[in-house]
This record gives sequence, C-alpha cells and structure tokens, in this order.
Amino acid sequence: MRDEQLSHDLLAWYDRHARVMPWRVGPADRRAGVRPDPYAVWMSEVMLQQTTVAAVRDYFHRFMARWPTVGDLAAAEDGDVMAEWAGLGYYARARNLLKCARAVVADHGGQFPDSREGLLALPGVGPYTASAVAAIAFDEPATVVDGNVERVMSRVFLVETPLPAAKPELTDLAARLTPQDRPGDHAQAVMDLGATVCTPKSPACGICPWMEPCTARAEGVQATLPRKTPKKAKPTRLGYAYLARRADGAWLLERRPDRGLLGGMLGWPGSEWNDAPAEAPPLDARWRDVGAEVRHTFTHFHLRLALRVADVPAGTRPDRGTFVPRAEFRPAALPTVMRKAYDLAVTALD
DNA sequence: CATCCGTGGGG
DNA sequence: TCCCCAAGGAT
Repeated sequence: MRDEQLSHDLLAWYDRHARVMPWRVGPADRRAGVRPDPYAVWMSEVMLQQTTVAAVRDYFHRFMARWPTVGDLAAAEDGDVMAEWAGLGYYARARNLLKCARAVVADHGGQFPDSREGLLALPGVGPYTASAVAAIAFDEPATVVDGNVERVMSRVFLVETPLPAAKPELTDLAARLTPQDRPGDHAQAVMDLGATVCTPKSPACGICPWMEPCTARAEGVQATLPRKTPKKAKPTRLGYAYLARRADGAWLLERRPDRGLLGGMLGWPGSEWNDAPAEAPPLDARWRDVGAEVRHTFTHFHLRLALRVADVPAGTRPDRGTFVPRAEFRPAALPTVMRKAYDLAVTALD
C-alpha cells in the first residue's frame, strides 16, 4: 500500500476519533482556520514528556490560568513555578520551562520560533518537542517520533531491531508517512492511534485503520513489538529524613540544589541515600523515630526513608534549611516523596 | 551511546 | 507485589 494511502486513511480515522484535549484544536476547527496558541502547545508538550495525559490535565489548566502568556511565565518567581510543578516529576522540565520562557521573551520578542530548527535551540526542547510544536502550532511538515510512533511504526513495518538501536530506522519510516498537508493533525493522529488502538499490551487491531497494511498483524506478532533491550534491576537505597516542627507551627525545609535528583525542589533535610547512610540531623533536638518509613520508587532506584521528627522551641537556629511559617507551608508544593514523609509524620504525631 | 531524571496507573 | 510504561531531554 502506498504511503499516501496510509496517511489518508489515518487522517480519515482521526477526523472521526480524535481525542478531545484542553490544549488541542480539533480537526474540524482546525480546518475552519483555527490555530492553536503556540505557548499552549509548547506547555502541553513539555508536560507530556514521559507523562500520561491524565496526569497532565490539571497541571496544564493551573499553569495556563496562573500564567496565561509566555511573558507572564517569564516574569514568574522560580519558587512559584517549582511549587506549581510539584508532583508532576522530572523537575528539570520545570527549570527548563522557565529558562525557555525567558529566552523566548529575551531573544525572540515574546514569540515562539515558528520552525523546528529554531525551536530546537530552546532549553528543554529536544527533537520530539521541536517537531511537535512545529507541526501542531505552525503546520510545518515535521516528523514527531515518540513512544507511540515507535510502537506503531515497528508494528506496521515489522521492525524487529530492538530499541533504542531501531530509533533511526523508525524515524525514517515515520518521515515517509508525514504528509505535506495537515502535518499537525497527522502528528496527533499517529499518537492518538498509539494511545487508544495500537496499545502496548493488547492492541485493538480489529478497529485499526491500518489493520490491512500492518505487517506485524499479518504475522500475528504485533503484541511482541517493539522489541527493547532489557533494562537493569533497580537497587534499593536507604536514607533518613528529619522533620522539625517549631513551637509556632513552622516546619524546617530546605531548597535542594538545582542539579540532580529533585533539583530545585523543597524537601526535608536528610542524610545521603545509599547502602548505609549516616544520621545527619539538621539541628540538635530530641529526634523521635516515627516507627514508619516512606517507600518510594524513582526512575532508577527504590528508596526506604526512615523518618525522624522533633518539636523544637521558638528561636531555634538550624544548621541548615529554613523554617517555613505554618501559613506559608503547603504540602502540595513538595515533590511526592517529601509529601509522603510529611503525611506519615503528621499521622504519627497525632 | 549510556546514564540520570518522577510519578501514577494498569496488568 | 512487581514490572511496565507514558507526547523525552540533557549530559
């Protein structure tokens, strides 16, 4: 089957089955000439990096309501943006989001570059995001290659090379199918297909617009693709976290360094996280064992975090960290592992 | 090219 | 309970 026929059939499917998203201009409106706001497209694409649509929705609404334009975001306080991002993960994205907004204002007059090439130069914008914004916001015939596209291409064209080695081949195949007309709808259509029909575990081939041409389907091996090189097991690390509550209700927190795990986020002072961490209290106090530990899994290790809590008098000077007044403290501004620690500690204190 | 970087839901 | 994985990017 010709590439043009495949693209046509996919767009016809998309016209009927496009998912409705807060940041998306649907195929009907788009054909009526409506164009999405590049700022909203960029915001959604950054949030969607390695993150599910369901997780992104509320965050997208909150960010757009609080910072409606790239200029508003560029003028925001770093801490406010990090707090608003808390819980969404991959916090380097939030730091780069701010850097990018400020670059757009400082270097591009507050307008996003309208080409893949120009977008690619922005912080936090890689090959995928540059193509996605170029195609969706500016209708440049750029090819998007995300996990969905890799899966769909590997099946339709029966690519047995394991990822990530197969990436260039899958990119070439995806490029062949990218039409000059409606490239933005095409990009979103492939991803919708991967997310709703050509799913990882049990693809719904019976309702797929590409059932007939799909080579993997013909061979009956669709559920085994794409192949992936095995990943190594996660080790378990141990650590201590110290939750100090001052007499007036203030909590002792510290801002983590910009680089590395949970970079730029607020957290409880703690020990190192490794096989045998040493205790590292941030001030002298009667530290109590809470009798419960936080279990949390990061991308590449499991963590078991033992909690120490203490009530300290007004005027206490910590060796590190800052007491955050009760009125300003919001658990929702903490990354999830730190919020879990707080929830466990206050439960134990009651 | 390999490693680091979160989180929550589903099977 | 555990593993997979989701609209990846930076180094």
